[in-house]
Amino acid sequence: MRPEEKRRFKDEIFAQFARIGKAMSSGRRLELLELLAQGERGVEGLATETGQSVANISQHLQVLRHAQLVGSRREGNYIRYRLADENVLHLWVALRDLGQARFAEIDRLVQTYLKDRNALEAITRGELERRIKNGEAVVVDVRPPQEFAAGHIASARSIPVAELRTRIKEIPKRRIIVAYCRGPYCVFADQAVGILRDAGYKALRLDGGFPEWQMMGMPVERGAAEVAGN
Amino acid sequence: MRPEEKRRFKDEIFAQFARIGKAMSSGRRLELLELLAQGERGVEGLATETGQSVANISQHLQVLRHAQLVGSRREGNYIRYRLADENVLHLWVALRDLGQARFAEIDRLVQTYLKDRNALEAITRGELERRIKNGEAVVVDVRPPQEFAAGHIASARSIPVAELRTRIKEIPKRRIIVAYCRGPYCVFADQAVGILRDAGYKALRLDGGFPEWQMMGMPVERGAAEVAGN
DNA sequence: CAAGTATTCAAGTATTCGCTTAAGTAGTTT
DNA sequence: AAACTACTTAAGCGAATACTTGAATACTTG
Repeated sequence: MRPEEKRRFKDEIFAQFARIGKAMSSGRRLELLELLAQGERGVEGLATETGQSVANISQHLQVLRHAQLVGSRREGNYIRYRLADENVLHLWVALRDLGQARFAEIDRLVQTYLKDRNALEAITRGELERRIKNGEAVVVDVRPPQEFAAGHIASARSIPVAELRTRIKEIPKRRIIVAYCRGPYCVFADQAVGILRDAGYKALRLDGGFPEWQMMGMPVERGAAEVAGN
Repeated sequence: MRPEEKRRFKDEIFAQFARIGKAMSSGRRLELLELLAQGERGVEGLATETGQSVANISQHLQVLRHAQLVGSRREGNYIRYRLADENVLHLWVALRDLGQARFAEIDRLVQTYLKDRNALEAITRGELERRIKNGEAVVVDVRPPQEFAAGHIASARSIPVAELRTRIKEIPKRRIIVAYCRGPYCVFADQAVGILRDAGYKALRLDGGFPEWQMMGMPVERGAAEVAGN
C-alpha cells in the first residue's frame, strides 16, 4: 500500500468512527440518549421533556439516526424512537463514567444542585437484590408511568414522584423504601427520598437507575402498573 | 427544585459529558488516541505519523487534554503525551466496536484497502496465549521500535515491518509466526504476513493489537529489543 | 546569557453546528 | 377528500471548529 493510499484509508476510517463521536458531542443529544435508555418515545414527548422545539429535537434525532445510535418505527401518527442496540447504552455509560471519574465540574454540579445527596446514602444493586429476596425492601419506581411500563425493576411498584405526596399511604411504613429513577443524574429519586423521609419513612436512593439495572442483567419486568382497585 | 433550575442542571451536566464527545468527534483526534494507546509520544512524532503540521497536532492535543482524555509530562525539550488512564482506552474501544458493528462503510473500507484480510485468518488472543505456552508460535511485533519499547506482548520479538525483508532470516521457519501491530485498523501486520508467506513461512495476524491485549490483562513486557549480537 | 529546539498561542478564513421560523409530508379521522 | 396530527425538511443566522501561517514561550546546550 502506497503511503498516500494508507493516509487516505486512515483518514476515511477514523472519519467513520468520528461520526459516533460527533453524534455524542452535543449535550442535548446525550440527554436524548439518556431518555431513550428508559424506553421508546415519540418526538413530541422528547421535546416537552427537554424543553425544546419539536423541530429541533427532530433534527437531533436525525443526527443520532445517521450515526446509527437510534432507530425508529411508525405507530399510527407517532414515530417511536429507541436506542439502536444495547451497545449504545454501554457506550453512553462508559462515556458518563469517564466524565464522572475525571471532571471535578460534574461533582461540583451535583453538590450544587443536589445538595442532599451527600446525606442520602445510596444502596447498591447487589444489596438491593438481597433485600428484595429477604422481603426487607419495597422498591418504588418514581419515573413517569410511561417509562415504568416500558420496563422496570422486577417487583417494583410505580408511584411517579409527582403523585407521591397524595399516594404516600399506599406505601407500608415498616419496611425500607428504595426509590429509583432514570440514573445517577436524575433528581426524581432524590426528591422522592426527601418526601418519604419527611413523612417518617426509612427511605434510600438506589445507586444508578433502571438502564444500569437492566444493563447488568438483573431481573426486569414490563407492562403498566395495575389500576387502583386491584 | 424549580423547573428552570432543573433545566439548568441538566443543560450543564450534559454539556460536561458532551465535552468528551466533542473531543472524540474528530477523526484526527481519534487517530491520536489510537497512537497514544501504543504508548507515550512527543508532538513531533505524532505530527509526522499523521502527516499533519506540528501546530495543528498541538492544538488537537490541547482539545484532548481539556477533555481529560490525555495527559502530558515534560522530558527535557520534549513533551510526552499519554492517555489519561485506561478508561480512555476502554471508551475508545467501545466506540470503535460500536462503529464496526453498525457501519457497513467501515467493512467496505477494510475490504477496499485491505483486500487480503479475508484470506488471512486471524488468531484470537486466547488461542495465541495457548500456542505461546506450547512453544508452537513465534510472536513478532511489527510496530516501530519505540512502540515496542513502550510495551509489548510478553515473549514477542521486535521486527518493524520496514525491516522485515532484510531481517527475515532471524525468524525460525518451522514454527507458526504470529504478527501483530497497533489494532484492527493497522496495516503493518497485514503487510508482515504477506511478506512472510511470500518467503514460505506459515504466518498469521493476531486479532487486535497491543492495546487490546494489554486491556484484557494478558502478559505484557516493557523495554527495547536487545541489540544485534546477543 | 545567547542560540537552538520543541511546543504552544494568536489571528485569519472557510466550514460546520445549533437553533429558529416556516413550509412540506405521511398517515388518521371526519 | 378535507381537516387534523405528528413529524421532517429547508432556509437563515450567529457561534463554534479545523486548518494555516507566523509569532511567542519554555526549556536545554554551548
